[in-house]
Amino acid sequence: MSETSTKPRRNPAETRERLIGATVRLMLRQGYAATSVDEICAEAGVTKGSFFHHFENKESIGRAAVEWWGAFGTALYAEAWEDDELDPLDQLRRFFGIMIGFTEREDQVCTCMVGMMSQELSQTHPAMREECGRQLQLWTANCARMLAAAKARHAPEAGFDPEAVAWYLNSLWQGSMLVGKAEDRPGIIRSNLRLALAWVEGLLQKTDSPNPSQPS
Amino acid sequence: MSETSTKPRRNPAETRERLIGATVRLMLRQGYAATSVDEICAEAGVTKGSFFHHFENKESIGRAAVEWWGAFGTALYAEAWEDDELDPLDQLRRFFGIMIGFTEREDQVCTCMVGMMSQELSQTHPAMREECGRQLQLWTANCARMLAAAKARHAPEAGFDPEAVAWYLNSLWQGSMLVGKAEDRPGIIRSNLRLALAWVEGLLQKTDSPNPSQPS
DNA sequence: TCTGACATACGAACCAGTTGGTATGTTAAA
DNA sequence: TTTAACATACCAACTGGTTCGTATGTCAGA
Repeated sequence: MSETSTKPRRNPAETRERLIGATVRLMLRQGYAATSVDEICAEAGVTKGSFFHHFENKESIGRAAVEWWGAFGTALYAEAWEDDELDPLDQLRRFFGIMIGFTEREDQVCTCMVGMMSQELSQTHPAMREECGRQLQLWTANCARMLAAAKARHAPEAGFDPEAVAWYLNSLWQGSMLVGKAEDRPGIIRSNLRLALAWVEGLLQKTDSPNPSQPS
Repeated sequence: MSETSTKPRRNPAETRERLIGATVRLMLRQGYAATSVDEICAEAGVTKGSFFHHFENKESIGRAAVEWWGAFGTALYAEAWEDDELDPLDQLRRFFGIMIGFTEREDQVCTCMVGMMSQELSQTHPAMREECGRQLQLWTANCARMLAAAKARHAPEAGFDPEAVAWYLNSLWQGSMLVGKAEDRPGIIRSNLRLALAWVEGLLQKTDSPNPSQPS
């Protein structure tokens, strides 16, 4: 009879993923409130009944989409620190390189699901705020780990707090994407990232060597 | 008959302002899409007919609200540079002081209308994106002016570009408010601002004086 | 009497979410 | 191996409520 191997008509895992993918794509562009469940279903090629079978409500798929984005990001960034033999300062340089690479994708606006949902929903959807907060903490923890290691290796006497610097960099990254989008000038993001990397490198310069700021 | 001096039943200017005020309050909390015209009217104590008499549509009052916020902000920041006798570096210190003060208001979430509308609408409402872009440019121009003056006075040889640094600071400020909100930790914003000010002061240190970084 | 400011009423479109049903897959007894 | 009972995955149609926007009316002041 008809083959059953390639395209099983039922595939809950795939349906779920398709719904999440559609949600990410749409909300990344329009935000949460402006994205309707009908629209998500149409984009995913799934009916509304099916939608409410997989997700309790709109907020629930919103949370799943933020989680998905977090995992996607972590996988992307992991390349920076996966080689644990690498000098942590070079890991940080890779980290910045990954972010710059993210701004350079063709025909893709440089924006972040976590940043968008945080901005729009922090004050009205506590569960969403918490999920976004968690994802930002993850980024910060990874960044702080590299900063602490780099500090231990290169400038143990330096006075900066790795976690505070990590939050600073996270804020700069989020704000840069926001401003880059509003100005339609992704170059601003890259310029900001370069300034920040230079600053971090400055923080990590050995304190006993009276090195002037930077070579122009 | 009834007196007409104190409370004229009709006052288009005041009605307009009430509508804009209500819009700012509501959208600052809920964002654009989640704020309905009915809600705005209720908050302002104005009927819907009146609303559509004063504003063509929802987007139009959104733009007006962003403009209002821009003027409000500029008035707030102006205190930093209004004394043009003051050392521009001290003007910058005041500038940061104003931002820190903004985070310290009681029972008020530290957030920005321009940042919220930029994040939510940049990719779908071109007119709104442009208005937000304009407001961000204003902030940046004011900031860059102070930076350029401070550079001319304190470190004319320094290699930084005042405008690039101003965009950097604008991005950091926007991102800090975003992260501070998502983490419900306004302290992060203040920490970021302090780090940024120290960095700016570092940039402005005379290149010939071998001054060590900071007194811890 | 004429105009600009405001009010009332309403409609077409759209929203999130529900319902009752069907197709498909699984399990286990006959 | 067949079959019958059951569970899961999915679907079309629908509901009650809300949305922005409009059409029409009223009223005060110039």
